[in-house]
Amino acid sequence: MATLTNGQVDAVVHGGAASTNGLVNGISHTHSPASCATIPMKDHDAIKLFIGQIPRNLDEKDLRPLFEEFGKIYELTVLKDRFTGMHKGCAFLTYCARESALKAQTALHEQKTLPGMNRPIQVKPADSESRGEDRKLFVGMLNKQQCEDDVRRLFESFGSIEECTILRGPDGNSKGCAFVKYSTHAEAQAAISTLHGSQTMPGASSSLVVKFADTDKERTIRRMQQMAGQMGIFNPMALQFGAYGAYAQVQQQAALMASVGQGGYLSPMAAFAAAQMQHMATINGLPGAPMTPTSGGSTPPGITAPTVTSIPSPISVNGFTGLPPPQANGQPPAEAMFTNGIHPYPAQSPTAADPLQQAYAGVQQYAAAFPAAYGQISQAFPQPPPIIPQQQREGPEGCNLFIYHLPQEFGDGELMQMFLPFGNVISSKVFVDRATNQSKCFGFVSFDNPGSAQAAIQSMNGFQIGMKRLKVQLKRPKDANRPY
DNA sequence: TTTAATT
Repeated sequence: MATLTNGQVDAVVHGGAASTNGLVNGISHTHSPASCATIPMKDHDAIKLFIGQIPRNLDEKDLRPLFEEFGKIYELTVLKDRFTGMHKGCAFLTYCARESALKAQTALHEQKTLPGMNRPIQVKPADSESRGEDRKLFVGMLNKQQCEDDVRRLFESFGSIEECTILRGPDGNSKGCAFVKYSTHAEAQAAISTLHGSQTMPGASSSLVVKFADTDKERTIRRMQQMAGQMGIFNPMALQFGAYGAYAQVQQQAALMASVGQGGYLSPMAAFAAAQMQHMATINGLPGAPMTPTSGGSTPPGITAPTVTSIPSPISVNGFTGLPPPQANGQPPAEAMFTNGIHPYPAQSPTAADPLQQAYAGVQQYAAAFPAAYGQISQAFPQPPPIIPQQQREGPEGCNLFIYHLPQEFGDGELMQMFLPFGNVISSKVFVDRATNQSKCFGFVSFDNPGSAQAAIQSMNGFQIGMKRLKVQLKRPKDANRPY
């Protein structure tokens, strides 16, 4: 790099080598051939801009012309997923001149929409420039009719508002909440003190919420919880198949979600799934071992490599065990989608793995719901019970369960899977709204003996799936609520 | 009722 000549610079420019663009650009505007500077020039107070809402098919060389008209570009980098290389739909842009950044922001921010995007381009100082999170508020319990200006009016007396955004769904309807960013932390704090809980908007179910917005970390945990909700189905079920079954199922789920979800989710999800697998593998490797919520807290679950080696599995859980994965050891094709998320981490030093660690935060919360179920299940059913479809029928008194707060996507089959570990399920039924065909999120499960029913209540009542907890209790006898 | 995205 330090020895680039003008000729090489030209070649690179025309070749469009993205990774060197910034440097090349800085150099190419240095009009002193003899001392062709190796250090690109930019203002000492240059502003790094964040560019959002970029179509994913545009790379640096496509973007450059768009931004060059406001000044010389010092650096332009499209953000990519660090493992998949996937375009994240945003970029960082630094102009040589501070003034160029301001001009670009004024001219472009929210001013036009790039082809294929449904929101206008974002051009504003990157978070790293201002560290805005301690002055950004989340405002909840707004009336869905309130617009940005309404919210501004409500908040303007506490300080100068840099940004005010109503959160909207894809249809443009307000979600009843907003972000408000002040120029200082003190202003934000003042708004909280005065406004939080101060009034109830017409139509809102409780009083106005004004608090600091979630940090990145909190957002990650929130996502993990949502993911756990989506994937909730695999956990109890996976126990029947051992680690390999769980692994296979995680893969299915992950592949499914990746195929329908947004690209950016792939990596954390794979990490989450992998972390889940490690967790599962550890538990399966230690049947009956005490598993307390805190045991997963101080040490990342599943990094206890030796236990996993005992799992009889055709694919083993090679990429997941925490054992040093042999370099280039011919991973089975089925594992392909995980390799991105797993292999970059040196398994010997799990502490270095940030996305995994973040995933653990979610896993730990999720796992906290498991100890009872795991202990009981693994002891009660060392052998997987056969899955035999049964006709709808009710069991004897004391064998029938009522289950509430099921995930929306659970059907009869998933319900049965979830309770099979506790005994012989003779029927499972999720109630469905006959107008919409949507689950009503409750159902019934019948066992052939009261012991299984009690075991299921013990383990599954209060079982957390996503943000909800299952309610599992004995079904009320038919005549219980009919006194006559 | 926590954003689409911040190396």
